[in-house]
Amino acid sequence: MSEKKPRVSWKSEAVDKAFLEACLDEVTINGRDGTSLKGCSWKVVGEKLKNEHNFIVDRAQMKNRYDYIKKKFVTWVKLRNKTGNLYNPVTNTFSMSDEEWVAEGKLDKYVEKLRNAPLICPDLCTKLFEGVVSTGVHCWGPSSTLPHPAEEFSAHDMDEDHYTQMETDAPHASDESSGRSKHHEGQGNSKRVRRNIFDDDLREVGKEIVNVAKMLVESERLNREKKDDVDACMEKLEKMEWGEGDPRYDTALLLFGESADLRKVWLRLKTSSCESWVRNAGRKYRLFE
DNA sequence: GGTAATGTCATGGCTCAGAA
DNA sequence: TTCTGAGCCATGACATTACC
Repeated sequence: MSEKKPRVSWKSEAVDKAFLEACLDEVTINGRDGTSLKGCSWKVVGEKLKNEHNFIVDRAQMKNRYDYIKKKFVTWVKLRNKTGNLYNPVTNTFSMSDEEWVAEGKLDKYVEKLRNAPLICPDLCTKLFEGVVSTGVHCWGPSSTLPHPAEEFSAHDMDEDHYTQMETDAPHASDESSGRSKHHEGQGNSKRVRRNIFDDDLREVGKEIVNVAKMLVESERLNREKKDDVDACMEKLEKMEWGEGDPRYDTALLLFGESADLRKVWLRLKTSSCESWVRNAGRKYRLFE
C-alpha cells in the first residue's frame, strides 16, 4: 500500500545552489554525521528549500541528490587535478580532446556527465565536500585501507607523536579513522585510553575548525564583494620563513591559488597552527608523505 | 515513435555502535 | 556475545528528456 513517491526535479539551478548553501551552513554549524549531514540538518535544509523555493523534498531525496553531486564533484576534482588538463574556471569546463574524454570516460562514468553537464557551483561543492570525499587511487571507502579523509585532517592537526602513535596502533588506518573499527578483539585498555586522549584532542581541534568555519561563513556573507587578499597571505607566508622550495611554502602557494576562502582561513589561522594546516593540505596533494 | 543519455529512486551488502 | 538499528556505498531499475 505504499504510494509511489513523486519524482523531484532538481533542474532549477537556484534550488541546487540553495541546497548546497544550506548543506554548507548546516555542516559548518552542526558538523557532519559521517560524510553526510546530521538528521537535524537534513530537516533544516528541507525547511529552507520549502520556505525559500517552495521546493518540497524528503530526506532520502536530498541524500540522493547530495550523493549524486558528490560523485560528480569527485570526478570533477580528479579531472581538475590532472596534469596537462586545462580547466577553465570562467566557463567551468575542461579543454580536453575527444580522445581524452573517451579515455577518462572509460575510467569513470561520471566523466561523460561532466562533459555534457558541468558541475554546478564548483565553489560551493568544494567547500562542502573538500576533505570528505576521496578521489583517485587513494579513495576511502568502507573497505578502504586508507585513512578516512575527515579524520585524517584532524589527525594531522595533532602533534607528530600523537599521529605516529595512532599509525602504530592501527596499521589499517581506516579502521580507526573511519570510526568503523574492525579490530575490537584483543585490543587492550591502553588503546582505549590513547583513543580517549586522541578523541579529546580531536574535539578541541574540531571546535577550532568549527570556529574558523563559522567565521568563514560570516565573513563570506559580509565580504562577498571584497577583493582577494593574496598580498596579505604572501606577507604572512614570508613571515613563516620557510623559504622557496620548501614543500610547506609550495603547498601554501597552491592553497592560495585554490580559493579566496582558503586564503581567508590562512589569514585567520594562529601562527602556531599554520604549519599543521599546510602539512595537512600537503599530504592531500601528495606533497608530503 | 524509437533510442540513447541522464537523473532519480530503491535496495542489498557491509560495517559499526549501543543495547540487551 | 549477540542482536538491532543506522549509516554509507555500490549498483541496478526505472522515469524523464533530448535527439533523430
